[in-house]
Amino acid sequence: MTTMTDPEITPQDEAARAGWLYYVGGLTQDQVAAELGVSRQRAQRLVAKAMADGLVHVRLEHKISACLDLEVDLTRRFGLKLARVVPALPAGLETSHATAPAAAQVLERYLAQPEPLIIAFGTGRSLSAMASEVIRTPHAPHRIVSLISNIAPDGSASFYDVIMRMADKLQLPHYPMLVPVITDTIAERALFNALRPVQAVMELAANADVTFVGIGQMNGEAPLYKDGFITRSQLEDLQRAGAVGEIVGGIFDAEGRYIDTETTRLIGSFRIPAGREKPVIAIAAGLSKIGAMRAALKGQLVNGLVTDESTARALLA
Amino acid sequence: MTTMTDPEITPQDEAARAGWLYYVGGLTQDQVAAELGVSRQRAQRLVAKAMADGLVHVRLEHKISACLDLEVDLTRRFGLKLARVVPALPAGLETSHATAPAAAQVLERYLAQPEPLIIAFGTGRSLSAMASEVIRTPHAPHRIVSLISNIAPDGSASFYDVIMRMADKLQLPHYPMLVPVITDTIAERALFNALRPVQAVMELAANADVTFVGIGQMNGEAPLYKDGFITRSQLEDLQRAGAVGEIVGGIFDAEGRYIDTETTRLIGSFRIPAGREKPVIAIAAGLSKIGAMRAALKGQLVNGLVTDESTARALLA
DNA sequence: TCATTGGTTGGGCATTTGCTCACACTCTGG
DNA sequence: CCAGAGTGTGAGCAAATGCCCAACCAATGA
Repeated sequence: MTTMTDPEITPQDEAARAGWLYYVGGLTQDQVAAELGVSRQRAQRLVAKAMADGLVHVRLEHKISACLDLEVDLTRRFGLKLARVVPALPAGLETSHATAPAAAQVLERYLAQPEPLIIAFGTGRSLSAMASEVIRTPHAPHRIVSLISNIAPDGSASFYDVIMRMADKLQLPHYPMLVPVITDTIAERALFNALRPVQAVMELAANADVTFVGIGQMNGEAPLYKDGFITRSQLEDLQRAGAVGEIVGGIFDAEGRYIDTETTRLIGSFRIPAGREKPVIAIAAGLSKIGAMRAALKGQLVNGLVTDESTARALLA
Repeated sequence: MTTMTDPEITPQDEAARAGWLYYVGGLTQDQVAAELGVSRQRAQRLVAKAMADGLVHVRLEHKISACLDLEVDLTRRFGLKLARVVPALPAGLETSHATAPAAAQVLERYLAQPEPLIIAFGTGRSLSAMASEVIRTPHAPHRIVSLISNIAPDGSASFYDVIMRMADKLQLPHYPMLVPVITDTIAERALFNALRPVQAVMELAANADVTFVGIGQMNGEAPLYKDGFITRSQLEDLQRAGAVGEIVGGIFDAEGRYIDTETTRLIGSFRIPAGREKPVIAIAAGLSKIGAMRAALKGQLVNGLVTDESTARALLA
């Protein structure tokens, strides 16, 4: 109807409006087009853009009883404070896609709290997907801190810049980890650790009220290796030392005990202590991660878990 | 794949799973059908059921700048603590449908708070729609209290049993208002008011940390009249006394001052005091309500508003 | 036992939607 | 001023979806 060419309307505005009419209003794309005074194709493109830009968030209210049962079982078996199990998507699909909305919901519960919290994040696909799903919360009083940087030894940044996207979305003060994931020498690492801002970040991380991390496997698919943070020989060195998994660069064996090798001493992230009192929530799913996840749970490196149905079953088997 | 006839799976479970695969997983209905081992038609029915049962919740992240501007304007003009404006749906559609998701989001922010709150609710279409949209929050420590009952003089209950649905959904202790909306005589009303449980509910209502209400107009479309709570002659009596609107049965004039007539003295609800410090959030939209809404804002009967774009514009005009 | 009824299932069809392709328009550099 | 690259637009079509209808099944009552 109103087809005045306001100077203020951004493309996102249009997309959001189209998405609103379509998803919330339940109009057909023809009707949306008529309402906005554009062609049907354009309406369809706007709706698609709204979805692609992550403006549209879909959540399910109902907990499927099978998943609920698994949550209870996981909580008991591993002494967790929190377990969320989502239905599995058919094999082949990106698993992080499935856990992300549930993880976002967990995070939002913390974000909604009125007292200021320190919220710590790792990196990785799962966390990145969670960041996309979080709905923006206005003026929350929290601070967010990164437990690991995303800078590879060659200086390039991996895609999963969780903390920046989170900070951008939530408008919160944020403290990135300045130490590179891995340095060349122990001396260099020590140099970084001596920096004031680094110490401040470590201090914040140690006092985080809640921590969200992914869990990385240490087989050939290891994210640390795949994303170019460690070399193949370093990976093999770690595997020989019994590494089965990794949480923000802290590498542990099948019992969930951190291991210590030449390579681990070069890794510059905050090491989450085992058996923490404050919530440490892992977001992880996928059969290839089972070993790493079971070890992390056994070693009490995490006390909360967001995963999917098939992974939960495998963990309990 | 797994077509075992588990005894535990309810129809809702199936619907939820289908909805999950479809909406979150982004599968086509054919794929959902294959995954669940049912026919495509059944899959389509399950997905539709998931939607119809309100299992699927869609929210938009982006605030359309036009709406944001209106929020700011409303806040300034009427001294509000909170204003939320959603894009308008084309004329003719149920307006409460549009405001509901936004209102639910506001409510969820309170529900997520860890300290126990007293949350008070009115009734009506808008609140009822909000209740449908709220996503279940596990073991929150709050109590919810009703400000007005939904029992008509003939003993029948109106559909909008907000507090019961809310309590059911959120598993919270709830305190329904026992006094009928309107009694036959002042003596009868006094009798009700003397009851211990009624006094307890009034006490809770007075101490509510946050209050959600609808706003009713007092023209021929008045909800109080339409839903059979007051007779035509009572409506006319009120109109003669200058009534333009109503909040949980508290009837006010164009300046937002509560009015006092034979009829109002029979109404048995909690009267929200003007200029309350704690948030009192109205959820209302629609051109027919403009007069009532403007009056309520003028009289500071509410200090928060969730409405839609066209209503907001009309209010500011 | 059998007919009736209420509800569920799958087939078929009209509508809606996603996508590709060719074209137009604009912006930039020669 | 023109050529070329890149972005955006509308037409058309195949796939996906929603919906109606006839058939089927289970339960009830005569």
